[in-house]
Amino acid sequence: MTTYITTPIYYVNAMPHIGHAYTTIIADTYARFRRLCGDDVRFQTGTDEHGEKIAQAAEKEGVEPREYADRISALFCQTWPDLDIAPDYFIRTTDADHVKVVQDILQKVYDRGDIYFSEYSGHYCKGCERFLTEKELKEGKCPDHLTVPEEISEQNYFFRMSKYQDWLIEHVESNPEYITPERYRNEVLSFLREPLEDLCISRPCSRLTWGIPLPFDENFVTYVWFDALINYLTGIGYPDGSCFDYWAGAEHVIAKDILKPHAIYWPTMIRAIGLPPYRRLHVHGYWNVDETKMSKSLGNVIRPHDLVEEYGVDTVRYFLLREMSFGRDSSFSTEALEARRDSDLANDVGNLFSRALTMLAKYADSTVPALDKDTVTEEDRVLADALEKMVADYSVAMNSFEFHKALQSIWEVIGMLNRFIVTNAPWELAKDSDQAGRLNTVLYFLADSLRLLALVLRPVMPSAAEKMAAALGLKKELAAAKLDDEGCWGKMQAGTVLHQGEALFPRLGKKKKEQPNKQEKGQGKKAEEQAVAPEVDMEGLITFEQFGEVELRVAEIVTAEKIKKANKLLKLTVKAPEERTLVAGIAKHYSPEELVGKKVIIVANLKPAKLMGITSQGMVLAAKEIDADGNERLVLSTVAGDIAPGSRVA
RNA sequence: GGCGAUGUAGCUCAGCUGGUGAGAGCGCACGGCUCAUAUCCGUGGUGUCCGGGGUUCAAGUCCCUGCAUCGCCA
Repeated sequence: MTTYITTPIYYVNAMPHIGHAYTTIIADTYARFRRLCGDDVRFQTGTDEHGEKIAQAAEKEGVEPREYADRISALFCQTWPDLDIAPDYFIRTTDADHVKVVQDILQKVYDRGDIYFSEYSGHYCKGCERFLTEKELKEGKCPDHLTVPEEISEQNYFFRMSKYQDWLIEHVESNPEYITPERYRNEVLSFLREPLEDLCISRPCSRLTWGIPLPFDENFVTYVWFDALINYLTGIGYPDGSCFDYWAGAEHVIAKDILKPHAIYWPTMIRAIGLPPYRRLHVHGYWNVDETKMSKSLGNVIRPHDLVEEYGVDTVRYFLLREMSFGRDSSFSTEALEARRDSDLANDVGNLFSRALTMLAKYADSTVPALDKDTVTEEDRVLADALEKMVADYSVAMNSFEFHKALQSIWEVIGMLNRFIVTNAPWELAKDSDQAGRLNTVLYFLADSLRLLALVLRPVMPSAAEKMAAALGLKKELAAAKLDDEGCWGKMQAGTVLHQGEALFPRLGKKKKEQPNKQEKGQGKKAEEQAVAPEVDMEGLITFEQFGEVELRVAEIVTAEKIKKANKLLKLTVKAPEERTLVAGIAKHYSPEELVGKKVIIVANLKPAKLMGITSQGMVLAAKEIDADGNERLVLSTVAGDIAPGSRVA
């Protein structure tokens, strides 16, 4: 069988965050799983790079859109290896072959009469890049951007989507697996109960130039979906490339926000192009961060790179796959991640490998002993059956994108194995030479069980699984293994030489030391609130808008020098990202030398003020503490990770 | 406003077509082991299964209704 698994192409208006990482890890894990099953697999991801927002962002930075897109696209491309994600192909909508395929398809659909020209008028919101309906407006304004939309009347090209509605309803209804999980399938069907409108697929060049020109009208570029969705075809060489056979096995992974384009626009487009529908669409939910929606303005965006650096790639992959039940929203928190890492990874599976391998070293000279058939008990057979059942359950769950269930069934046998060790107490058997046969049997069971764990964990945690395989002396064997051949009990060869290495998931044990700090911080916060209280209104709270008026940015200190005749002041030049001069009252607490290169947080929209004859364009933030003796101490605010100067803090 | 989802132990959640005393993991308490990464194993408690009606010999599981949260549509 062939499988073609894709992620959406990510819009280059934002840096990779945990949501992107999750989608892509899902796809990667599924790709590895299907390979483990012996499939011929192709896995594709990429970036979506056209559109007004990109043109605007580029203009703001004074670069060409292409240059801007290159930079952000590269960020995505470079993020994936950190996460052990290995796509076969990374597509960009600015690729020359993609542009050509989009144009060929537009022409083809146009020639068939499924694209027509029409005029309409409406309320256009620049922020949304679309027309809003009357009912969407709140007090005449866009509810998202709080701006009054422009009245625009324009002519555009439309795709005759409505023509394929009946076909689509029939297809979704007769293929229960076409859209999963079921809740999203229901959502699509309920949407399809109303008549579909045709899809506007163009923008006049007067309004948007950063796009693919329509082949049949040079005054227009194509807009969003006819550009973006077609990536799934371009990437495998539509229409006649050698890889195009993969289309038969196409499966898309998306987050719920782009359900409609993928479940409704895309199938009708595919139909209009004359291709068979994709095989399945898998829809997942959102990661909330500490109980709230992740958003740039809240500043709670989680960067995959930071997570990997802190916790390691295997822990991150395991956590994301285990914690979210596919299709539903989940909460991300470092507490939850650390809990999983400690209990599931370090304690359960890490320690299991450690203790089992140690016993194999001590009692069998690190060589897998032969099983002594006469000593096999009923309980052993129960264990072997449980292992094989686990492989079966795992396969079913992985195939239906229920990764959390697949992992649950693996961890059930991990529990059984830890109990198996206790009940059989090899350290006791080792004391009695009459029990040598039984000891070998127990050790063989352990070795073979570990082999199966290394096998099924490979799609989820490729790096850890490779370490497991190496420890079991099966690095080559397991890398090539297929679930059908090796996914049953008893395939471990007696005589295999083991190499116990470092702990798979070492405990860090740092947490306890950090606790007191947290408390101190909490107390500090309270003191701060009290200090601020008299200056604000009765409730002591400001609105989000009020806060938004303060523009905080990250600034990198380029130079620092003392100001003569001022014992508290330093003159700083910073990059934020433009160069600014600041005067900061921190001379008693920081020497100029130690400041250079530091990234601090500044108020960027403060009215300039002259201090000692120098104009300060902003203000550096620092925390102040006064001890019992009345001594003052200042500590500069900085950022917890590396980030470009000029980044907005919000 | 229409449609739908969810509401089960402190937390995260399983519980399919109604049927043995309502479950798992984590956390908590106590006990045990020593092969192991202060790891592992055992024992234990708590739940008005959102509220209220109803169907049934029997309902967390079906029906009606109310509340709460969320999503889609308008």
